[in-house]
Amino acid sequence: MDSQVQSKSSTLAERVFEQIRAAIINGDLPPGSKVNEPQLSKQYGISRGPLREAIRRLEGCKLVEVIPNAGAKVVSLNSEQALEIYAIREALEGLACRLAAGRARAEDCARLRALLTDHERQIQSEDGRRYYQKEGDLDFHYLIVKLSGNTQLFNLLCGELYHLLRLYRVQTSSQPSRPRRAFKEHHQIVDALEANDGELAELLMKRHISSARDTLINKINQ
Amino acid sequence: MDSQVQSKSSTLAERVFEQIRAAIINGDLPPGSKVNEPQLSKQYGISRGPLREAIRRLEGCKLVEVIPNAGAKVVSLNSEQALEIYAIREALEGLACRLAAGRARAEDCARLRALLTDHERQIQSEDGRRYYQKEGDLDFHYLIVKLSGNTQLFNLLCGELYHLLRLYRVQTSSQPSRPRRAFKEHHQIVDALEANDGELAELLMKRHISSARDTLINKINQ
DNA sequence: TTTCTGCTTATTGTCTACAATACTGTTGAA
DNA sequence: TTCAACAGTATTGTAGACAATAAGCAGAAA
Repeated sequence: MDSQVQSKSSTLAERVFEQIRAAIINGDLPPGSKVNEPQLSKQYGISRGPLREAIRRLEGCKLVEVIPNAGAKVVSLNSEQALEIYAIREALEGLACRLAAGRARAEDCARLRALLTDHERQIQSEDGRRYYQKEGDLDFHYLIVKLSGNTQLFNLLCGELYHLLRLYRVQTSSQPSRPRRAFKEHHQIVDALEANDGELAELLMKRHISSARDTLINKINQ
Repeated sequence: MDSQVQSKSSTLAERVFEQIRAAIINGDLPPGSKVNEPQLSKQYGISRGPLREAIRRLEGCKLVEVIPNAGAKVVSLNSEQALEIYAIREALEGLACRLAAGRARAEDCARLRALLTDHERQIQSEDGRRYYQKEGDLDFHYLIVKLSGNTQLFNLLCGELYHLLRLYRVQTSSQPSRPRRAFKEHHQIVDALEANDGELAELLMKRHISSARDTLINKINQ
């Protein structure tokens, strides 16, 4: 009865694809839940044709799993799979950082600094707890990957892998929270970028993500 | 009028998805070509419903591009994008190799050696030119990625990225061909795996892929 | 000759209806 | 009581028909 955002894409299948994807990474469609065609087609006010196309596209994005004659369900990531993705992120964002160091201009670094300063204000005003929660971390990584100039890498990290990790966070309700440390690490990374030191930038980014992964492991084990 | 393989999947959409994907990476549907729904639905003997679902899934896999009201066309990779993917592969297969070194048992290494010996026979009998062409290279990389134990990494490298690179090769009709050198590099990698030297294995694999990338660059520039 | 307009045609987008399959609950017998 | 067979229901899979958009072409006017 809701979801009337009408995101202006011309075809219903496309619109509904985006809406369902948003619903998944927002947690409105929790991982493991069944995707009921008649229900959703009613909810979005469309017939089952375009809806099924949207589901098929989500299947291609690995966000839902389709079992023949039994319907689709939102994929569910266990902690092991999440850690696997962290390992991939470590390698890829390290690469992105190294590439970015070779291409970052002064204005790019200034932009990153401004972003960090802005975040710092938030940290001080809110005791640091919301640095991650407000996607500030994401913005930072997002910008660096974009700076790398590798479009395929950008699509992979900020598309598929990002959605999968979001899914896991929704599922476990876990918010990574080590703001002050992350903040310091971010500044070190920009230092390396400014110095055009690709190797160091890669090393620091890998270590940064690795420690985020360690935080996750601790949460899992506790 | 052909393509009656009937790969036993229960739904038409699934079967046709696999068939079209195969057609794309085989070159039967060349990059940039339009995907005509009435024609394909006739060719595969199905209605447009399941066919469109298959196309939508291919869109999710990034193998086709769908333009609203104008249909789908097979994606076309330019050399820049191919090189971008090589950079990603370098990072990820390096990671895979490092992980594999920490998990490879004696029997795994023996398996790899056997594979290489088998390939060597082919090299000697066919003057080396077909080492790559017979997917021997792929087998080797495939096994190592599997050995890494990281399922997400496996899906990414041997699924999505593999298909995209195959697409590029089909498009440019280029067969990487530096068999003897690759063969030697492969053996060095197994040496490192046997010694459980993750760092070295990673370095060698990265260098291996990097030189494959250099070969590609040379081909592009010539 | 060129360009613009309008028509024709092909293709895509969507819906509805029907067939096939899986699930659920009930009844009956061991 | 428990298990199994069965019927009924809900959901998925597929097909065909119709609507909407885009593309190509012919003809008329400048």
